[in-house]
Amino acid sequence: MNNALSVEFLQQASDVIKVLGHPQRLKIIEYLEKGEKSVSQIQEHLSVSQPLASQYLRHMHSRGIVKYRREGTTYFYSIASEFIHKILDCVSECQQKVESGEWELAMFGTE
Amino acid sequence: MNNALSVEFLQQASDVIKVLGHPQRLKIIEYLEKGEKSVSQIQEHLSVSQPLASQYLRHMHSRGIVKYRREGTTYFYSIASEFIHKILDCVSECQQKVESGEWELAMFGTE
DNA sequence: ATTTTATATAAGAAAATTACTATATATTGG
DNA sequence: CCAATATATAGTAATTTTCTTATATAAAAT
Repeated sequence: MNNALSVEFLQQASDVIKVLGHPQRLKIIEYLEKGEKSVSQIQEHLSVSQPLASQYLRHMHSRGIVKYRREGTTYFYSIASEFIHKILDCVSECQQKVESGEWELAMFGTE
Repeated sequence: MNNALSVEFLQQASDVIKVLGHPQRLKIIEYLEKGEKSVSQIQEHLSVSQPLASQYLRHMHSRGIVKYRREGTTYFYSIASEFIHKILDCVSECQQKVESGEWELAMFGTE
């Protein structure tokens, strides 16, 4: 439980975590948890332009977070890494704790 | 397990996750898991300047991630949020999976 | 072949983050 | 009161991220 993180893993982990530290990208990941989705589906789900959706996906793909399968002109994206599933589960659990009142998210003081 | 994240929580979660998507800040959190630490301890642990360490901490404090206790001129910081403990546990578990060879972190393709 | 559809890529402007230098504050010891 | 210590804060330059607009590619349909 309390294994120290190696410097290398810590660097790599923060690189991946960083990708999720963005509401739209986190929303994509959450959406993809339901199964693979095409770019246009993702685009609609987020209400963003096509190039921006595509850019998010390329960004995440370059980091091994998502993968795709091509069918004609359609690209179906899905989650590529167990790591991501795990973190999303964790975030989801946290939301439940907060919703149930077990935890509070006192994380929004004034800067 | 598959409760949809609310838009609000998703925004808040990504704000917090973002803070951890930074090697030095993640390293601070990991360090604080061992117990409260003074600014100078943290500063030494990271090998950064005093103002930078202080800035990291202020940054995390403003987001409810860490809290402090003061004793004379010394400030002892510690983790303030269960959310953070949980995510760090998750990251730590992931490292173990990777180290044991159960998972690979295929998360570093060339951009 | 031409048009349409679905998506990728490129280039740049705007915004945000990061880290540095300098300075301020507040407590303790003499 | 004065100096030393521990930390905070301000201001700013450099870098990175984000988003937009314009264009390219590739398969499918006509």
